[in-house]
Amino acid sequence: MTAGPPAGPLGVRAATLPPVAPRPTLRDVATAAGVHPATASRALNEATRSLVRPATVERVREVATALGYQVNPIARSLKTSRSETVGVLVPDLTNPLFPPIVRGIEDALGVSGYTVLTVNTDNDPGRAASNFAALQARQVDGFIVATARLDDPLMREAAERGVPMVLVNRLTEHLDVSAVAGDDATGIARTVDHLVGLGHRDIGHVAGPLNVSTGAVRLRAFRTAMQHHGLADDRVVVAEAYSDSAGRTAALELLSGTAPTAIVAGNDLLAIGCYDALEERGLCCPDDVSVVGFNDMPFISRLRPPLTSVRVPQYELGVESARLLLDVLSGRTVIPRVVLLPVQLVVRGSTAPPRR
Amino acid sequence: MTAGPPAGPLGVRAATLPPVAPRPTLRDVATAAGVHPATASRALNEATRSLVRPATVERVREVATALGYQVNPIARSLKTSRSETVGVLVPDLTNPLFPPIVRGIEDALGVSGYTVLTVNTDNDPGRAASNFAALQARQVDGFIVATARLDDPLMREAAERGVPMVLVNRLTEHLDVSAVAGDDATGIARTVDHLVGLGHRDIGHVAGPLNVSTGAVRLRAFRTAMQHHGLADDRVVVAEAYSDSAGRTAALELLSGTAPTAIVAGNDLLAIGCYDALEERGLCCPDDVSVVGFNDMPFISRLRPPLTSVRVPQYELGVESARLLLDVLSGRTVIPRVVLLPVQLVVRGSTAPPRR
DNA sequence: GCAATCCTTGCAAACGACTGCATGCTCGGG
DNA sequence: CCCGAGCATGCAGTCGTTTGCAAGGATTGC
Repeated sequence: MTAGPPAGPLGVRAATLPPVAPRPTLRDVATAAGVHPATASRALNEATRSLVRPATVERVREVATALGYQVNPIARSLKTSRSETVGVLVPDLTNPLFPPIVRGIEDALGVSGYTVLTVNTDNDPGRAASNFAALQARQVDGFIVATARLDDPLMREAAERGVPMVLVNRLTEHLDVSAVAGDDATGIARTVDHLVGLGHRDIGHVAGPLNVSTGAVRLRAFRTAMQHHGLADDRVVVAEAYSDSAGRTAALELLSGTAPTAIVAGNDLLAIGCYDALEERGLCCPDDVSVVGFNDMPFISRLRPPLTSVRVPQYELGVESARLLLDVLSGRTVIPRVVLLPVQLVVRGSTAPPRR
Repeated sequence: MTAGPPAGPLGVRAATLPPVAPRPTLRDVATAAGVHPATASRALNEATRSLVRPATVERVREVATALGYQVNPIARSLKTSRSETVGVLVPDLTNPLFPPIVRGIEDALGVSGYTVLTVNTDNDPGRAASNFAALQARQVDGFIVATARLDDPLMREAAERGVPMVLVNRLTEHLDVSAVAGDDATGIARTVDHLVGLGHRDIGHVAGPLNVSTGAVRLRAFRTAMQHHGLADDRVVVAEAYSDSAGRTAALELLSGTAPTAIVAGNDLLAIGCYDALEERGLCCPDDVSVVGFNDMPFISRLRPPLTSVRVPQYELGVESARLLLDVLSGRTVIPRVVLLPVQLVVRGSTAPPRR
């Protein structure tokens, strides 16, 4: 398809050096409008427009649109050392949790004229560091970080150096920056309530990695909730990573010996791993073992069986983090704040009363 | 968490104006090395290094690393009018098809030092145009476009102006640019073969939008394959969009009257919509109606029932498109080429012999 | 009618790196 | 011993904008 002959009007390939009219510059606009470039700059610039006589502003703007002038962001950045760009660090864009967050960020920052540079760290601190440096070299105005570890030297140092940044989804200890996350503790508490309400007493937890806040917070919340119900809180296995395969491994360990009647998974991917492990052990969900996930990823309701999960407003997480960053960038916010967005337990087919 | 007291060593908030050491500049390196900035530039630049005496090169580079010098890409871009950045246009990042493609692009371009700017168009030509312009203003060196329509004035004009670009996933007619896509026609042919082999004769098609190549090509391939088997090729409904809800609507229309025994969906999201429609009609997949998807999106095998689908190597699509763009940017490629990556039918539980 | 003031605009110096040209040096051949 | 070639380096302008400073004109108040 379309690999046909050249499409140029003269039958000549237009590819190599087309007579591309060079983009008009501020100087062009200025001379065309009969003013000095400085005046044109001020006229075109929202903040300095008031310094120029309205009639002149009008003339300059007309000429600018007539010529199709667009400011050269590169030149502007060089001068102002701001780039109207923010960097976003995510572990892995192909993890279904993150696309909605990133879209929220892009949408919210886009209306303010910011562009987003997203990079994947694959949970590798080294890659995170080099990506971080690369983005800084590109003069990004700030960061939204979804890769923070509980104790994260990179983030800590950056925060201390005053780099504008906001954490999203994952929090960090002892760090004086704004952050947005779901209310994990409440989500887990509701989950345990739900399972106990169904009659479960023997509940296990496949925890996420404890070096990130989601893993640690959810584990702590699990223990607290179980204790609150007077139940044993030690049926816990920590998964190596937030992946289905790590979830499977952890769940297999949890299922050795007598299986719990319900498993609270650290997130949806781990829950999928639990499904795999149950199947391998010849157990059926929810008849033998109930499973609950976390995050309510897109399409997770389509699983077999449909996964009960804690809905985290991922898009809104992104939007809110963008707002917080804009606050920081505008210099308005002095006091960092941590925003926990409400979550909601969505009950589906993967939880049922225990048979025993 | 972490909203505690200021963390500065003196108990003073370090947020506002930290003693941030200004990033060293080329001039700093030059003076520290006792050479002219021009020499330092040449020493640090791969292409011009040969112009400088090796000993000087060595000295400059040592000083540079000692000072932690990093070139300022903004300044470089201003001078060279290249940005080492490429723009990627996708319809919607939260469509699970695209994250793997984008990651492939980022990974492949990253090793060549390029940064990726991804924007979402939501299938809106207006947004596509404005995003395209914005990216051009940011001096991106080229584009990878996953949003192309079959007849796309924006892309056509850009191509004629010689803007370096590559299409991915979706192709365009009469356009003289390189492109990468899955081998849709073969995938559909294998799908129909599979269904016919199971004994199906009455097969319907929920086609994707016909203004994009995937919809049109797959529809044409469906008709061809059906004719090839001597079967009726007119059980076709075109969906409004590639979404589960549009798939549901289209499938409901297809199911009015006597239902076909199998449905070939234009992609996996449409297949999910078919599941919904079947459920609404009280029909069971695969017992009453078999369903086949396309793309083999992540986690699609986890559906209920597991979806038979045509696996498209999404990540590799991204990687290959990045390679093609690098070729164009390096000036090597003169002749555009269309690369069709092989696809593979993955048979799962959503297809079975017809009961009738 | 004049000085003080304000408003509008122009001038020129940046921002940081690249690059064509010029210069100074070393070296070799005649 | 001198000249030309060639190599290594320096000089200075440039990319397109922004912005502090200053100048000129118009306006105001007395």
